[in-house]
Amino acid sequence: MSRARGSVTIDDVARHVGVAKGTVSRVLNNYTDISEPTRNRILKAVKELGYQPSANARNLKRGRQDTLGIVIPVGHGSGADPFLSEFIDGIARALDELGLDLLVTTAHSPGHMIETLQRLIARRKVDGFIVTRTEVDDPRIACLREHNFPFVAHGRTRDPSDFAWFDIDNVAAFAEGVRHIYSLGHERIGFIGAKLDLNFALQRRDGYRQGLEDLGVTHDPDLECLRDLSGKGGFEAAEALLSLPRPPTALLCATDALAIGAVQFCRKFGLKVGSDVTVIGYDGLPVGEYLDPPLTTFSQSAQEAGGRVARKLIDVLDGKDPKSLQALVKAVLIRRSSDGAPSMTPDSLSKLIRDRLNNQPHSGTKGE
Amino acid sequence: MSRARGSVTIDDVARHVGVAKGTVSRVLNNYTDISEPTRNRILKAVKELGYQPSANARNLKRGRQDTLGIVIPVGHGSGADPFLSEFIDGIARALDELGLDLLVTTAHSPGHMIETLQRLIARRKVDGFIVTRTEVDDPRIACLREHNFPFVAHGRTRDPSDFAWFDIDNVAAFAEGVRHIYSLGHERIGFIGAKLDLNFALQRRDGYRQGLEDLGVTHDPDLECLRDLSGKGGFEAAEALLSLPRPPTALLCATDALAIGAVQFCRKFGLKVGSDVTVIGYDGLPVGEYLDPPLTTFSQSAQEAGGRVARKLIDVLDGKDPKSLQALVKAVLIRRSSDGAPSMTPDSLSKLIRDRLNNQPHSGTKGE
DNA sequence: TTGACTTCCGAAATCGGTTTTGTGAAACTT
DNA sequence: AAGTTTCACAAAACCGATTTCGGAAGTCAA
Repeated sequence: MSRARGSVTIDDVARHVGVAKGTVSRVLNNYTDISEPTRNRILKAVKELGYQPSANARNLKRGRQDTLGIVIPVGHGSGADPFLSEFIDGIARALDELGLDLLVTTAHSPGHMIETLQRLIARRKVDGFIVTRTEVDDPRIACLREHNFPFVAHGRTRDPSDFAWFDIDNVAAFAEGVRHIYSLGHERIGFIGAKLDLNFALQRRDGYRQGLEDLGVTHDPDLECLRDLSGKGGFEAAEALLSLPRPPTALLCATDALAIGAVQFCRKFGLKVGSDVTVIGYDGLPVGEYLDPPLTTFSQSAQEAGGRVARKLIDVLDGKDPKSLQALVKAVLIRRSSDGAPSMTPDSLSKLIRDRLNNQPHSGTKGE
Repeated sequence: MSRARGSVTIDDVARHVGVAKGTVSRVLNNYTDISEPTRNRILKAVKELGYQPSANARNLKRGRQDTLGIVIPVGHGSGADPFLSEFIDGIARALDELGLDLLVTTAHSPGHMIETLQRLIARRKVDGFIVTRTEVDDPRIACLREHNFPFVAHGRTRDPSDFAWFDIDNVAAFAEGVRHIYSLGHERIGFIGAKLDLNFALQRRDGYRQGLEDLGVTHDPDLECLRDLSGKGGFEAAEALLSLPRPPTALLCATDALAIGAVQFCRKFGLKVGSDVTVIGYDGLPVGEYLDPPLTTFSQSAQEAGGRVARKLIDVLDGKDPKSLQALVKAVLIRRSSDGAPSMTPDSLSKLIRDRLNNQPHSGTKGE
């Protein structure tokens, strides 16, 4: 693997002009103690020879990489998170303006993730990390803290007080979701969520409860259902909730993926989404628009999030106090067509579903 | 931006053991001329001190970065390509096994892309490039060729003879698509494609024509419609084709995004997809499964493609002849439910559509 | 005993930059 | 006129590794 690129070095430039290489370096780094004529001669030579400093050599001396890192979890094999590609896009755009680059690695297990993190830190390939999808007790953050390595998180943790982060106000969003659904006339509102070790999953569940409490509606534990964060999980959760003796007429879902699965269940059993059952998601995925009916959801601009997170990390690297680099933003409800006033009471819905379940699936849609 | 990480260097290890640093380096690089006892003492110290060599210093000396680059186009602002995130995942997995990393940058215009490419080359931040979404005459490939810089392409170009690439046999796939649709009983088959400067767009169009020719069906230029590579483009194309005096009863689309738009148009005007109109996409996006009806499409595993492309690039870097690193694979048709025998002739379909267009949109689905 | 090989490892060169230190000449003091 | 500054740049040290070169000690043959 020898990859000699015979490119022009600072020595070539220095020789060409007849000065010391230090002088060339000073010109390129805008020192002021170089005379105008010399500066011009050097600049001219640099242009002629097409010289560009080696990032490597510069970084070695400076002890900096001009590169940020992100380790993305790729778990369960199936399909990468559509959110992430937009997120990365946002990061890359922000970094581009500053001449920084982004090193992307994937990790297929928690252990592998920490391992990768440590390798990148120890070999100093990056200056700082972006941590996505925080967990309530996040081992990555523990690791970075321990190494005293700069990072920023997209999402908080149990105790987010001492690091930089950017997050959506999940609690407020889900409380609003509940209020919105309630105002449409629904009495029984179900929640489809995910394992509570993911921080956003916990907060969204809390927001759901908060919303009920604000309205003075008593919380029925049966109406909360946690499943895998996937279409399949959403399908199963919808099945579980809608088979209840007194099913909810509305399903508030922690993510669009879950909501999509829930919609699929409804479709399969001939329940009209938006009237028989209201389904609301969260993420604002473009996909949602193409659903039938188009999915009502909370939007967060992944791209904007990426940009903001990147800029925060740069601020940390510039020495700003991480504690001062925390931001919480509101999600906004995008009403499309999957929500609406309930067409029937929980009891009649229950009867309908029981019929359908017994007589087997409804329409032509192929199985899951 | 001073980021001094006081980590342990090879000198620390050498001092700790009482040997020269060159000796430590030789041990770590598996030279054979170090006595067993010394080797063990050094290995022990390395472990104790938690030493990891600085990627930077090593790279400087070796003239290699152990990093591959990919510049992804992010054009039109809206939504990153879902294909890409899986593709990157595949690359990252392959690289992980070899201890290489992936540098990701985005480019928002062709000019910016070349600029970024040149910067990364000149500053030697990466050892080679992965080029995605090749154009028939690709300026990136011209640039890389000119610099004599190692790269691999996902997709071919007009003349792909002298570089490494991995591609899908688009011509064969689309010819097969036409045959499949024809065998269902369709006579008039439309094609929805994109600007022909993208290589795959050209090839898929050619495959469509090839398929018709193979069947002895005369090619009607009116049945080809090229639009933006997006849902909107697909919608417009479907509108244009289905408004024809003798409309096609099937639409073969160059990508899933286009197909999704086409399905949306059908839905809006109450045309039953899978019987009134057959729609077939290409990409095998997971989204397609959630469509109503689930989209019949050609699959390509983006993740696998990423892995194969990465391995090819590594072979190039290892000195293998790029010409020997070209691979063409077949796409496979995934039948879901958006294709079927036509429910009516082009003429009666035309009448139906004309009625619907005059009497305004059909069902409850909100506008695009 | 001596010359010729090995074996094992220290010393130094090197990669390509940045930064510190040093220096001759001009300019400015007093 | 002698001493002090300033200017503009050369020279050298340094970042942290890898790799080349060479030398001391030990081994072996003659």
